[in-house]
Amino acid sequence: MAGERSGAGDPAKTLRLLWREPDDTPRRGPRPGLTVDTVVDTATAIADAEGLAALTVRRVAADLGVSAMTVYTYVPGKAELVDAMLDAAYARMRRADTTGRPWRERLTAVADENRTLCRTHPWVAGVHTARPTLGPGAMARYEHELSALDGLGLTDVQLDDAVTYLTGFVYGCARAEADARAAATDSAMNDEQWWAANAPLLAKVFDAATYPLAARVGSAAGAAHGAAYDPDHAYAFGLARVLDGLATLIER
Amino acid sequence: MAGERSGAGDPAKTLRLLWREPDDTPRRGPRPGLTVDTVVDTATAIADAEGLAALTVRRVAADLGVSAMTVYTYVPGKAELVDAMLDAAYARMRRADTTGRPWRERLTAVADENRTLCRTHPWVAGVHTARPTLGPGAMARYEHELSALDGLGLTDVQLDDAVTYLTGFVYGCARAEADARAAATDSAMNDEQWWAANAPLLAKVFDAATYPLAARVGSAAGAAHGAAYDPDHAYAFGLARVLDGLATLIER
DNA sequence: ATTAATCTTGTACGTTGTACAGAGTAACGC
DNA sequence: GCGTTACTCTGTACAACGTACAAGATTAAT
Repeated sequence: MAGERSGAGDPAKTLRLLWREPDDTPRRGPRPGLTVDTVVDTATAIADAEGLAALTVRRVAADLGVSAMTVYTYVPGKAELVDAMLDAAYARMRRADTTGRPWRERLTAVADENRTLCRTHPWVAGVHTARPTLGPGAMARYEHELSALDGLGLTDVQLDDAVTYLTGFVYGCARAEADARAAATDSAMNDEQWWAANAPLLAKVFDAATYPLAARVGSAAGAAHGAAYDPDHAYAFGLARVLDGLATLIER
Repeated sequence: MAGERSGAGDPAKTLRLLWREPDDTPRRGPRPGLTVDTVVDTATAIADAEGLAALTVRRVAADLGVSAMTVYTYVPGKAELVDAMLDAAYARMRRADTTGRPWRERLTAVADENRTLCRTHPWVAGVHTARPTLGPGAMARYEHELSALDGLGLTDVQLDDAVTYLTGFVYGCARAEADARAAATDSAMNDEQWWAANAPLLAKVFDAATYPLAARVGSAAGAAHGAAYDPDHAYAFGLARVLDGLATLIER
């Protein structure tokens, strides 16, 4: 199971799980020792602390003090567990009420809220969401994001386009940041150490005359950020561009 | 080995591989039956046809007609193999000469070239490149992309920012598109079938009065694209915004 | 008291990257 | 010509993964 993906489980089971639909059949047998929420919260804590790669069914079970297969009593499979984690995280997002504020401020709030989510739960950016989680958290999030752009004269399709574009940018940044952190953790080398290990070797094969711009700009960017990639800077630069780009659509 | 990551191997070995540095020691022993290039090309063909998840060392070996461990004679490990695949793909990119054309046209060409790469090799968007491949292909690509923005009065740092922003957008789109395709393949359900399976179940739990915008805009967007997500539309909409956003920086 | 549903567990399978030991092969120093 | 040495190639092995399956334990409905 490489690369977690949302919406990958059985639709009926997934929706029942996300909306916590109670089983209407009479409940015989032993009382459940756990709840769906404790399983989801335990899994979230693991992913928060150690990343998606550390999120294994065995590990969740161990943290819950049960055997691995017991997890499957509460959740149909790992795919559905990740869906539930994601929807719960969406549901917990702080959503500022920016009614009446200028649209740039409202969109900045939406972007920042999603960025905060991805920093609180770094694994969120790593889940492939081509098939969205159709739970209450995702619905609340989508509703809120649309409302930030409502009433500006955009068509419904443009509204969806703009929200998709804005959040796509934020999650792209978050993914890059999470990748950088994961690379540093896995290799036990921070960016600086990695570049220090590569620079002398690269100098032997890289000819600055063949790639003059790359040599000049690359070293300028590296010097400016103290690293090859600065997540905060990329977010600030990008968000300004995103808003300017949407301005030509909104203030046409 | 979930989620392939570039730059994850030993720096010295990786750089020797990427730049095809010959071993200077005298070559005793049996003649190699393969070359690094055939290994990289075979691996690329597998990933092209069946995705990154199907790219296993055993599979590469089988396609080459050798045993699994023989692959390690040519490549230090899977991480370095992916680096070599990526750098080779960068090296093969068609790079249009747009000297003298308006900057929007030049940047559109850069975006399209990267999009073409990600459609020719859908696995490219799935590789985490926090640690870039430092091979000749990556250098040529970076040089070319910077040249498209050179001479417009931007600082070196802004040049890097803008290129990072533009390519980040393109790869974000490509990732979303690849995710959608992978989800359809893995679930043996296309988007339409997946929505058809979910819609009636969702209708039971989803209250349109609680999420009025989501209900209205979601169905409008779905109807307009014939699916929940239309990669071509998202790319076209987004690229227009990206260029408009950079315009305020360039034509200040 | 019997039945049936439910929770919980241990075992087992196939798949992954790759460490390791050993067998075969070809060029070098003599 | 002849070891010696470096190299290619192979089979076996390991730990970790998600989870199918069967069996045992527990409790409500009949």
